[in-house]
Amino acid sequence: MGDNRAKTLRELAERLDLSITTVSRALAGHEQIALKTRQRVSHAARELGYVPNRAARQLVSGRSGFVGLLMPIRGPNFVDSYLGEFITGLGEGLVSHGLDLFLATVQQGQNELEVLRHVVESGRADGMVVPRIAEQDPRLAYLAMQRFPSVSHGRLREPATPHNWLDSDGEAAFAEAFELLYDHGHRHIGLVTISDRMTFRHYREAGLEGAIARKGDPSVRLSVESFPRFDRPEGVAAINRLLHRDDRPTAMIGLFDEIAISILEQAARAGIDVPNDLSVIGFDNIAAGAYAPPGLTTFDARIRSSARDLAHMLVRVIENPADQPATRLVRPDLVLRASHGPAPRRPNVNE
Amino acid sequence: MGDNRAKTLRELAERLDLSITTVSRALAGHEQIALKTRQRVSHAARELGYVPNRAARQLVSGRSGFVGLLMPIRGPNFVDSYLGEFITGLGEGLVSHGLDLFLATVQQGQNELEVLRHVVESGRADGMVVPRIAEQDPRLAYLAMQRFPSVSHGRLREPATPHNWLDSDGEAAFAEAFELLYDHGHRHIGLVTISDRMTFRHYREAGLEGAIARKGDPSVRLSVESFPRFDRPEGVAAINRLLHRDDRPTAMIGLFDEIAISILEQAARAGIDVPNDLSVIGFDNIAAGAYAPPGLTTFDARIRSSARDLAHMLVRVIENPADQPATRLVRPDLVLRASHGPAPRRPNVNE
DNA sequence: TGTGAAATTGCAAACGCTTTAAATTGCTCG
DNA sequence: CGAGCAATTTAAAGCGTTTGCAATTTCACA
Repeated sequence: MGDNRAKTLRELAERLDLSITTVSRALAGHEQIALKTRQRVSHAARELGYVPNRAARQLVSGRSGFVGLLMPIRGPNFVDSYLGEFITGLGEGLVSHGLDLFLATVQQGQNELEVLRHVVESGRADGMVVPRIAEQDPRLAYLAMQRFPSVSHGRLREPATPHNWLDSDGEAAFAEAFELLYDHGHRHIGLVTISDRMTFRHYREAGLEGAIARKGDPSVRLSVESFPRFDRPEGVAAINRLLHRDDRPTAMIGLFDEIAISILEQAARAGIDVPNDLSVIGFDNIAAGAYAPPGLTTFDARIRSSARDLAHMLVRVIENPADQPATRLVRPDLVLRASHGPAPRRPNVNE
Repeated sequence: MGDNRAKTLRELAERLDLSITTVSRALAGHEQIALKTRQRVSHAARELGYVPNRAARQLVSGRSGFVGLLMPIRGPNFVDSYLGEFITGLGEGLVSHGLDLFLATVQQGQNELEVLRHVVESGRADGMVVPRIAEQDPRLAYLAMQRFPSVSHGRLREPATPHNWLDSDGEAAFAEAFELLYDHGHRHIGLVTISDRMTFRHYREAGLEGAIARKGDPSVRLSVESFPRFDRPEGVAAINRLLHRDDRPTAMIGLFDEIAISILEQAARAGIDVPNDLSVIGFDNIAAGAYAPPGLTTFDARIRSSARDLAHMLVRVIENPADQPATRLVRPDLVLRASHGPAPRRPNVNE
């Protein structure tokens, strides 16, 4: 490694006996610079290890080369189970466009919207990825108002302004889950869901309810319990309320895998055999689901490839801000494992 | 939200009828600006929603406000199982210092060192987190040469220059694993390890071998199989070579949980009962280990809190570049689950 | 009311790059 | 051989901050 590296454009220009302007243009590949010069410059740049300063470039171009991901920090025991996959997919999708991903970490108690505002207005990002969409999400309202490039993972139900989103089709998946259970003879379904106003919850619930309505079989019943999303004890309590009813459902659906796995655990504790006494279905296909006995039947939300697509969508928005908003619904794959089966012959009766 | 926001220092200064200099200093809290002025300025800044431009600030201060994490993209099916926790911990540790984390994604086939060089020399980061340390790691050599603030997750064995690192004490953990197994009567231990020259592998192997040597019991045997780290079929083959020996070990240790879980799976396929016929111990404590039957006994590497510490270390290095290199060895916690037990009475003999 | 020192504020340069507008060079052709 | 034009290169401004140094204001005190 030669140690007389060229740190700045000026140094590089001096050694080449050219002006800064010419060198800048040559490196950018402008046609107006003679081909011979362009080659000479880029050769020297490589030779002298020249790397352009990002801050300077950003200051004039207005582009940072970063895409931000809003990431609230949860309590000590909560890590989004698919964060690793999501980030990997985003990174994968961005790297080919020369963009880097950064995490706009939101501390507990800190205002997420305020963090977003700072990121956007300080120019730290050219675009934002907004996960976990809530009804009336103020982050999306802000981004729309600012006309700032963004794509959300998840969608609004009734957006005031159309926005760019990619979402998994929870509606279709939960309808499919019902069909699967119905075909196995289940007529009493339990759903364990959250009480937070996240839109993905709505779609999944609507998918289930819609499928039931469409079936038109009056013998079908749906029992629902819910709990605040990050309150684990309350979640376990909600599960057990369903599990210990006199008319326990023959099948239970967890809004997502963490819930479904908890159902498996609580059922095991209560001596309820899955799948013989109870069928369980989840959503997400997190790694643990494959191992949680007897193996969770669930839907694969394809986080990594969705995140990759999401990155590509965002790049398009950044490059063509005036385009129509793009949307993409990803159909999750049913992953058949061993936690579902035929409904028990007679309705369960505790005691 | 007033819509006549002050986007730049100049706009803010004009409305306050002060010079840019004074406003800048007031916001930075310089004593030399009258307290009354400072209050007036910061009040107006809040009122007008002024957010300083990061690029401009960076250009003059030389600091980006970012910390980078080198992240190679693996093949489509490999996601570091603890990436989510690691990133969460880093974010958590950095946010209180006003730093953001960004991911320097390295595409497959791309040269990691080259990416690092670009990140460092383009000024995109004030410090780097370097995970997965290999023997003679060229990334650390480069960072040392550049005197660029960095902390590695993992350590070199014989560093040419001392470096800042945080590592889990694999040596102690694997010694403890041996003690546990020895106390349960195991005398023939199988180790499934990788063939790559990562230093964590060395420490864990040395911990195991050292404990065996220290025990001084000639009846103890160690059988080792290894495979290239990301070659899953080869990993399964390595496991099965040990599992199907005539003199199968009574206990097997996986270099990390993914391996240990594969051992559980392969043992189950071969009808070998864990823990009655075979004890299995892993390292890392990934989520799936708790569910993989019968529940993996392993060591908790405390990824999240380690990552938080690592962030704090890096912040110190950034702020006091001249300080002595800091190092921190984290003792992993033994997590006792159900995959270990007393050695079977007589040595196993297949067929 | 004038003086000097302390307190407060401002000017201007610099950070490293991109870009507009203008200058220079090289060529073609009458 | 020089006008005219295209090809190539350059000077200079500007992006939004921070900061060394200088200028201005304030105020106690004579």
